[in-house]
Amino acid sequence: MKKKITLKDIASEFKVSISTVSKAINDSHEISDGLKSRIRKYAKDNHYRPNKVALNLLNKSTKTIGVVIPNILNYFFVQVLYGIEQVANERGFSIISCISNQSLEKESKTLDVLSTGSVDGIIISSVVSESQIEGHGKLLMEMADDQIPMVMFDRVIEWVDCDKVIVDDFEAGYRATKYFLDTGCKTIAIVTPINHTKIGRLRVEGYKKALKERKIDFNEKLILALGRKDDLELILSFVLNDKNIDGILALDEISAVKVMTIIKARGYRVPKDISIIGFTNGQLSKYVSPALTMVSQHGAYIGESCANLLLDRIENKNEQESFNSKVVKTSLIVRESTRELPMA
Amino acid sequence: MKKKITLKDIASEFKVSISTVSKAINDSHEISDGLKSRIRKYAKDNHYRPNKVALNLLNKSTKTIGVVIPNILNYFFVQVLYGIEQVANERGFSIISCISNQSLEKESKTLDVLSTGSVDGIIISSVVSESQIEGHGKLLMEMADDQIPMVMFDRVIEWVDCDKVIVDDFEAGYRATKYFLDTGCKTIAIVTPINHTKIGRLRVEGYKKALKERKIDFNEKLILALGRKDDLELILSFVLNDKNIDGILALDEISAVKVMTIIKARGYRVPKDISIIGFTNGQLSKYVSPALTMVSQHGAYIGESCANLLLDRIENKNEQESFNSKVVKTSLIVRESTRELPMA
DNA sequence: GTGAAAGCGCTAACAT
DNA sequence: ATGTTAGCGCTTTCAC
Repeated sequence: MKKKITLKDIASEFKVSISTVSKAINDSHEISDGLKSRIRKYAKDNHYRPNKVALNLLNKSTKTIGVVIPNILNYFFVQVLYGIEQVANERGFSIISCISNQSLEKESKTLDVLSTGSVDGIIISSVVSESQIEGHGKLLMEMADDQIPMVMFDRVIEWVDCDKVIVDDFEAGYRATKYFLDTGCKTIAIVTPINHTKIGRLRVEGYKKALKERKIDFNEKLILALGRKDDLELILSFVLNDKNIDGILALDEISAVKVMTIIKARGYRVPKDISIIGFTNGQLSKYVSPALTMVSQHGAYIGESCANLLLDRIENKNEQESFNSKVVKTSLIVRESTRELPMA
Repeated sequence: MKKKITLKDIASEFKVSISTVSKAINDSHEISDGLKSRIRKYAKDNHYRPNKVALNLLNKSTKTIGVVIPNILNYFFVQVLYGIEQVANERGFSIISCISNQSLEKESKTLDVLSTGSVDGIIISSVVSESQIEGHGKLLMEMADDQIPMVMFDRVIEWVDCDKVIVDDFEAGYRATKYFLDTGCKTIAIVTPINHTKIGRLRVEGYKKALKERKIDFNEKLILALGRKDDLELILSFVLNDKNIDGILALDEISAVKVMTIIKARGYRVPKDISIIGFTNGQLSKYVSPALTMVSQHGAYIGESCANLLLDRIENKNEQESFNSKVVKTSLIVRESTRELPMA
């Protein structure tokens, strides 16, 4: 790679001082027009570009924010990323995005890199569960301690002091369940690949509340918690044989689609025999048939909120003490995988 | 935000010089054990982290690569990104990813930011078409000129000197078409939202070659080029009424799925009446029914190749003159939207 | 109009 | 064992 041209190089070319060149390039009035235009032409011809890193050091700011998301193959996170990108861009910031790939170790490494001056702030959905305070959660706390501008979204950790944008997962679970009940479903199973997360459990709590209101007993066996390698088909078949399921709530998009594929293959009709509602209103759910009724978490909006919150904090160096926690409501996008609501 | 603690702060705390602190923190043997451990404890307690920006300036390297992709909602690019992330991570690099969102202006801005020392190299799929040399393509050329390590993939620009990873789009178009022909289809339409790109046109060329081999006349009317706002349903309906279509090749995943939805709604059976093949083997095509036969471009592999090529060049500062161009073959993933191949 | 000097945070070669 | 110096590339006073 060709050595990058610097002010110094130009200075020695013209036998003037570095500061003169700097001023010329920045179009300062202090420099004579002749010299200035000659220097600027030379700089342009030789593709001079000011070294960003040096400027960053000088300004103690990089105009860059770091974004840490667990999984780029999940449409929800892609939408959030998209939302962040939009407003960051609008407000003159770049984003450096890191995929933690559900791995705690990778997330730690990433945070280590980021928390070190390369970004002005961080937006993160952490994979840390509340139990894993040691080692890692500690890093997050330290960062909050040091008041590095940070906003957590979706999978937040309560005891970390920072701005937060969260989804009303409890209500989402409650409303989806109520919808099942209102359309005549009685035995509703939940398929959850995220039962280890707080948000996953909140949705289940919402589900419980809806059941309770209708005086339906909660049955632990209807909660199908999937591990990384668990075979959904197997687990589902078992419950299907055992119980008289007529509704399934899947806590992410891909599970919803898979559930439908499986139950259709086993001869059930959707929604006549079994209704399905999924989480995350992505492309998949729209195009399968029947099209899936989904809970939308408004990913892009969440991304935008995160970015605005973060940039406000970065730009208002006058630290406002208090941290904001924004709760975003979900919407139920009703399509064909659920039955009609009876007329009121 | 709390002021970040620096070596200087620690030095004045202990009333020693900055370099002593630096050495202590880097565990140099030159420093006495007592002082060293006291300094290190203090540093740790106060969350000292070396300033990355200063180090970058010193080392003239950021261990970061920039990735510019046109569209994060396209599964192919997501897969490429994923592939890049994997090897970058493995080889100790971070990635800063920028979504140009199909906008030339945004791409320019992004490149401007990146080409300025904030990254050690760039991986890009450019939205520039060959015609737009002025203004923007120029930036790309300048960068190549300056020998900034760079690799272009998928949508490459021929006259930019850099490493490249491309898909064999011509052959992909040829083979997909041949597959239609071999399974008895005679009148094959193409739905292309990317007819303005080179890769889009290459696929059509491959299609033409396959037709020619079977002595079938090429009919311009069967190429359905979609603009940003064109209504696929309308355009498709028109051709469907006019011609006796029995095969449709869609040049991206979402179009393939939409095409299927439309023709099923109009009462055609897939693949009995009309066969469909799409490009980009993502999640969608697998779960629609019938499952779609797709051309896989092996996105993750392409990403990995790009990253390896780029990092090799970054690390081998001894500039090898020649640039590599790697061509990746596609695979046809046969599913249910095409008829059976007759026995040989 | 032009230049010298300081400093952003850090390391490393070179004193002491 | 500890300190001094120089320098990465740049901007910004302040002198001349």
